[in-house]
Amino acid sequence: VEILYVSKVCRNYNYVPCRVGFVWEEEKYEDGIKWKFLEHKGPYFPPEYQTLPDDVKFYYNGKPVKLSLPAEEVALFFAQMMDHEYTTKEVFRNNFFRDWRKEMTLEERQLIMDLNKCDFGELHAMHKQKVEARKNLSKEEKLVNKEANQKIVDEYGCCVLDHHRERIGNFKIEPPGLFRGRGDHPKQGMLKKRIQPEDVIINCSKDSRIPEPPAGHRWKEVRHDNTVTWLASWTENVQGSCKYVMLNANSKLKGEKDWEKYEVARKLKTCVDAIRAQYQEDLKSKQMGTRQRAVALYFIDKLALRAGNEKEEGETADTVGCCSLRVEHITLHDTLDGQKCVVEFDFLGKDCIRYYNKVPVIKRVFKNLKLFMENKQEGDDLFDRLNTQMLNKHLSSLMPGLTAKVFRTYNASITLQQQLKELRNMKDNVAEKLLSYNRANRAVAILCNHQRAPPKTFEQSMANLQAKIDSRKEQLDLAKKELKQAKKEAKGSSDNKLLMSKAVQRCEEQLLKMEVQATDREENKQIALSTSKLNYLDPRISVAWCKNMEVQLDKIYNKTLRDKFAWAIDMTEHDFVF
DNA sequence: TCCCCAACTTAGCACCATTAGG
DNA sequence: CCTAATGGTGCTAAGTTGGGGA
Repeated sequence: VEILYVSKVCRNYNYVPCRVGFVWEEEKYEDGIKWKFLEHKGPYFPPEYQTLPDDVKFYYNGKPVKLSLPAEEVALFFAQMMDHEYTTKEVFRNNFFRDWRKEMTLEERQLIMDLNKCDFGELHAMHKQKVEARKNLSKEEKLVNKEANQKIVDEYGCCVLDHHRERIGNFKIEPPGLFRGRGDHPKQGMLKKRIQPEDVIINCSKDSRIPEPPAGHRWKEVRHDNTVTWLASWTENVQGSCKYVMLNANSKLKGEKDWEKYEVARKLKTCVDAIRAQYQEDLKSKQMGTRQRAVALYFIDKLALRAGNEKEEGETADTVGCCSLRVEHITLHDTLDGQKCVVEFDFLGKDCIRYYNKVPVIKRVFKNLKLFMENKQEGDDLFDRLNTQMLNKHLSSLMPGLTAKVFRTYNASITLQQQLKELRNMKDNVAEKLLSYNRANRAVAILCNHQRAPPKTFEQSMANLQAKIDSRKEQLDLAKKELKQAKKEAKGSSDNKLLMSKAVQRCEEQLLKMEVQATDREENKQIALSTSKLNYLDPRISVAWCKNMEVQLDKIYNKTLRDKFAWAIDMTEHDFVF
């Protein structure tokens, strides 16, 4: 019997799916319970380290040294990264060398004292050769690999959660290697150790088949906690944080959570005016803390800044969000470029992505900022009477479920909806409609500061495209001339002329398509659209747009996104309003 | 009240498979 | 049909949030 997926999501919307077979009525669990039955095979472990072939040698101070297995494995991690800028950085090298020496035998440690005297050349060459060989595999060999991988996915990549077979998101244990933090990370280059089954906690239901640990091993623990969604977890040694094996985004559990997130954001829409009025009022408060909260909220709402938790100094790169802004991150301009009360932001945010923005603000915010900056110096918190807990506590009192990040979701989604409405033109062809969609998406990405490194081949590929446009233009001119000539001289059959005018038309269409593509690509040089599409934009806005504009959904959502947003695709009609 | 941690979402990058175009 | 470019996918780091304990 086919069991259909009818989630709480759908039922809340009185959605009735087309019935193929028996429809399972989901139970609604009491608060905090995530599942009643969970069965899986445990995580998949990376292969054990294989020692180097005899002809590949490591040299210290010009002399070949046969390293012990653990030391050799870590040496290879470094050798594999030698084309990367990381390995030239002082911090990276120092951290690596310190941790590498910990893996050495006493003898090795006494010999190998200086990283600069280490020659990983042969190890590096071997690695490059392996990469090359993998690239040059025949079609058949690649297919064999693909099938082997699929087998692993089938066995370890799926689980049964309640009545559904679900895909797992990350069922593979992270292989050992050198830690690659983002930006100026004080721990970059440290050894990320190999995870053993003895490090792994398994979570599943009591009445399921408990996963077998790999031969000769045992699990750290097997627990049956149905108030959490993870299937396995371990503690990572570099930062000491927990890592989890969790479900794929297309699972029912994740889908419902996602839907809930957007419903909270939609609820904010109904009370955002009142909340804005409230913080405008709070800007005048006698309490310094309240004023700071109001200014922070103004930034979070207007600029979609992140909450900004405090971070432990020296443990991570120096990045900030709203509440953790320091005085050096903003500059106040009474007037700038003809605008009054301009705040210039310049700081590193999540993933060390730079946030740079000059924003005119209302007078009262500007005056408060001046006040907050008085008698402070570089390194001092801008909001010294505020943190994220206080902010979120206040927000949840204004609306149940409201936190700082809801503003990002709300402002992203509402911006997309507004932009799509403004750019809407039914007369556009599909390419132009898609350009409009991307531009709306881009407005959101800019708001949320979702950046990317310009693709390495960007200039070249832009030039290539331009060359193609130019040659197509010439071709079009030629085709037009020929057609004109033929008409003038009344030569050639009418069939032929029809053919010629068709060719002109096709040429024009292709040219337009390429020009639109060039515009889109240029505008998108440093902007990442995917993050907002995946995490901030209520998919129902996009699904409804497609229906209204008569654009195929797969033009804007790939397979992964269509799977993730299956709930939205199912329930959304053309008249959906965020 | 503060602090810390568990649990979960959000993030950019590297690499790979697919596909458009020559 | 082959190659280069591109979009898709996997990976894992880096955030947010809420709750529990000192």
